[in-house]
Amino acid sequence: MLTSRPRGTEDILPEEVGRWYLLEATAREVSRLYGYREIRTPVFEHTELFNRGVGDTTDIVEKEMYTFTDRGGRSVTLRPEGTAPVVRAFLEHHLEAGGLPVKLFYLGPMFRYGRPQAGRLRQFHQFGVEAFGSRDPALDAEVIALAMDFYNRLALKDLELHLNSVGCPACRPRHREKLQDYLRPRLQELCPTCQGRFERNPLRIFDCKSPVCQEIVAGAPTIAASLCPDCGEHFERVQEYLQELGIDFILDEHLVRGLDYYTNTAFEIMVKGIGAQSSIGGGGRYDGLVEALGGKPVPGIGFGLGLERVLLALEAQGRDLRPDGGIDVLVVTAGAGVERAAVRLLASLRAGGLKADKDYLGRSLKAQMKHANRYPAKLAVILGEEELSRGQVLVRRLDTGTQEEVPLEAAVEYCHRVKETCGG
RNA sequence: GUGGGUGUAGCUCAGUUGGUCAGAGCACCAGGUUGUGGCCCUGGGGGUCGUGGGUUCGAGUCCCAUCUCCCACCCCA
Repeated sequence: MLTSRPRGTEDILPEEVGRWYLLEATAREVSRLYGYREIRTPVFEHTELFNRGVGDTTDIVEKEMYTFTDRGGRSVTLRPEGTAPVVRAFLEHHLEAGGLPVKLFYLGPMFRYGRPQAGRLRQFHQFGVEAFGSRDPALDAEVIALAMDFYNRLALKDLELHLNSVGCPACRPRHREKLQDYLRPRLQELCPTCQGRFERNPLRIFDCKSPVCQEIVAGAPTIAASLCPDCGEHFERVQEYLQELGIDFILDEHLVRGLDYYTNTAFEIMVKGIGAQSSIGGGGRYDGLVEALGGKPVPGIGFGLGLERVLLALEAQGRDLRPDGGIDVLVVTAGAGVERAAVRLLASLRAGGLKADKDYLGRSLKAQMKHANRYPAKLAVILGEEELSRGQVLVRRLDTGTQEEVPLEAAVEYCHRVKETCGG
């Protein structure tokens, strides 16, 4: 249909746009407080960037990308996430030249093809940060703190921060082998899905809801036990810093990042009450990514969080984020020959910093008043022929219904004063 | 990609076993108050009943297909 939007997309209507201002303003404010600077990258990139940067074997690349061939025959893709493009820009513009670390944040739409459901859209919006150039666990803690600070400023409650370390390319394979060795004897008992996971991603078996799989996996070796000394030390210190910052977390063995580029810290923030998709943000360290995309080995860490899901959570928690769509003054005309004065007064009201409007449909006085009430406007300035001939106008309060005659030249100042005493 | 549900005025919905079934409330507009809103009363505009086929003398009501939205799975934000 010509009059319906593409599946999985949303129009953000005037009614709702105020809450987006709030999210975006909060994101920018908190980012700058932590020393992160905004970067805006294109919404589409060469497909190859995501194949390499996100990973050929991920669901994102295998079945969720909006990929098409442009008129020049190049394959381009609507960005499904923000990290790869930021890394690309970091390399393309040699941002390390300004000195490390480089701390960036972004805000914008992402695209993933899939069946929409609660908290899942084809076009959605993310706020994310990326910090390049340091392996310091204090930076891991900072990035996590920044995310939590964002939620807190919005007064989001009942969050769970899940934390894990996925090790490094040196120790992760060891853990995987240990896990497979442990599971192999009982492989046949696992549910069909998990039998498939055994080779591909054994860590995900921890997430299985099947009681049998749960029981089997209960005594499995933990990744903590397999971390190499460096990774173990790093993980310990991240936890120490988080405690230092007063940030509660839950150690979660099940938290995984699929790719080799991802190292050490992995975290995810969950909230209940927004449907089956309870993750409202996540991130981690990717010390191998910059190199994988053709740069020198520069470590990095970041997060991405879904703004629609944050909004869902805020609504589920009863936060009223509806913006005020009202105005201060509606200029109302009564009688003939006052239109020019009305246009002039409207301009002065606006010039004087008052939110003001007038009727443009030639409506009756009564209809204009009704309009003022519905807008809603705090005040109605009524221009009547008779009063105007004496240089006067009527200023009516919509809340109390009282009105007063004031000189035209004093109207702006008068409205300014009176509107402050109106409710709201 | 897989599965279940859904689709009637701008919005929320009613519509019995296929035969005045095209309706209600809210919203909108006008009038009641020839220069004044919020309450009330009266009247009015507005719908190819998601779309396309089919069954039937006749379908919003039955069948098929398709699309949408919702929910869940996979996975993720």
